[in-house]
Amino acid sequence: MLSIAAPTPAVVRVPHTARHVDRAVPQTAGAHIAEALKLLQDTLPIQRRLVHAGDTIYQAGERFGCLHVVHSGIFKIITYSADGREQVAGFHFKGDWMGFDGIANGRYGCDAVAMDTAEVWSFRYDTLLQACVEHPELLALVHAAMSREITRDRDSLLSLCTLSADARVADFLRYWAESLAARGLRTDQITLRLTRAEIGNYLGMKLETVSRAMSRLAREKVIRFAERGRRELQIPDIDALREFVQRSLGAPAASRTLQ
Amino acid sequence: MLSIAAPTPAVVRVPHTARHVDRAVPQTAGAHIAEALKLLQDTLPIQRRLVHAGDTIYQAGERFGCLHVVHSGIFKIITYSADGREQVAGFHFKGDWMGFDGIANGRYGCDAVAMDTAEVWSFRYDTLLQACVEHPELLALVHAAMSREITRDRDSLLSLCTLSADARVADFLRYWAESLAARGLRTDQITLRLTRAEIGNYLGMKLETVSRAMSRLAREKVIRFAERGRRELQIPDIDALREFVQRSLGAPAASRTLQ
DNA sequence: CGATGTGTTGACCGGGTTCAAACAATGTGG
DNA sequence: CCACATTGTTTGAACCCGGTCAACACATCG
Repeated sequence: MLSIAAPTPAVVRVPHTARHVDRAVPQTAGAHIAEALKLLQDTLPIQRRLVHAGDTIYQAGERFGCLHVVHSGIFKIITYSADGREQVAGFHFKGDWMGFDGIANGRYGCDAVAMDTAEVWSFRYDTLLQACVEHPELLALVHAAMSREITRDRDSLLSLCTLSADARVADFLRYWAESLAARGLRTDQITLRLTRAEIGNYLGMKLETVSRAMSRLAREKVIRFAERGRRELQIPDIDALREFVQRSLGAPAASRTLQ
Repeated sequence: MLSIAAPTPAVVRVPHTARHVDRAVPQTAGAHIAEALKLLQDTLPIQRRLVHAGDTIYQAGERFGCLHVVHSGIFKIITYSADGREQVAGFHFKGDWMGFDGIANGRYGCDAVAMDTAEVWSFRYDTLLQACVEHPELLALVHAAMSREITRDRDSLLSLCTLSADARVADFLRYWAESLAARGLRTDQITLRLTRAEIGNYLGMKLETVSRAMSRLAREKVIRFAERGRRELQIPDIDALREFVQRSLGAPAASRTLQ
């Protein structure tokens, strides 16, 4: 993995359970992303950058000028309140854009931090805009990326506001696995490069609660811990996660719906 | 103004400690917005629409084709999970755009509902893109709006994950008042066109908790209920709300920070 | 080896939910 | 005009999920 030169593994990884074929990832998982990256490569002067776990692509308050696209690896986004509270606000996988928040007021509003060795493609925003004049597909790409980010943020909110702690963790793992699957990466054996504290921060709960939730998920065989360490885990069936969320919606502190 | 290189001054994000004089809204509150609306008017064929409280501008699942800009009134955005949970995901005031979430996959992902009599300007997305070729300022406008929406969503997340129920309500009222102030509307006497249940849904708590929180805020004289009804209230000093949030950060179930 | 960072688990506590009752505002029809 | 229903708000009391505090189990690394 992490072979930076060789882009898509060209893998045609068919989803695990044949059941959910329709909702599943297309056979050509990651094809769109590969295309998008190619388009960028062909129309823009790109600055490629290799980074390691913990490296920062940009920081909150820094002058905005560039947008960034993940070529490999995973990044986390961290925002801060005026009084210094910090918040893991999201994750960006291959093909995702970073830095949109800087457009409005000329400064980035958050940190973007690599979670493992990764490659990021950067280019000036104004250069991008110029290129968009000649390549409308490029503009479509940008808008789709922003649109998806908005939608994703709302899904986050929904999960946060309507799910119990256990369900939230399950839903997070589902999201994570699906993000990987959509890019043609394996999901049956994943390594979270996050501490429990970070997961908890993102999900609005304490690390102990995350730990307990994951233990419970493992007990119910919705996930399984790999041999070595509790950081890497297996997700035999993504639908099992979905069902767990659904199940925990019925019984408990349930419906925070209107009426 | 609105040039790509020199973005908006942005009212927000000034050091916390500063007394609210300098963070206050410019005398020309709403000037940017007025300019933006004018630009739209001058460069696009716009369909103006008058709507009443409860009217829907677009619905989740509906085919995407138009973007919308609030000209007057306030709109709420409601998203749904696959299993039908509904979630108030945000509010849009004068000058705010709506419908970005539809760009990525060709269908709106949420409902946009008027909260009172309002006017909304709508236009086709493809028409907008064409106009952007000749009027780059227009494109800058669009991007700034999307950028702000992303930033705002993250602020929401931050508030949700790190604040107690009381502080969350206070922070919500601060946000609401500032949104009005930034558009030159009065903030000392505002009418929430939301039920407690809706506020609670947005903030991830039950209506009873919202009610109790507001009672407490009134008891501490951070807000005051107007004579008639508990729906309209006065906010004598926005900074008092900020201070309340700060205060409740110290004592209680406080820091959900990392480490 | 100890040191440090991370994860797990238990016991206790408290903030927020749940359930319930009463009240306020508004509207409807006789 | 009042009786009455409806919808929204407030407040109390009991309960419980998730936070807090603490002890321990493992890693990895010097």
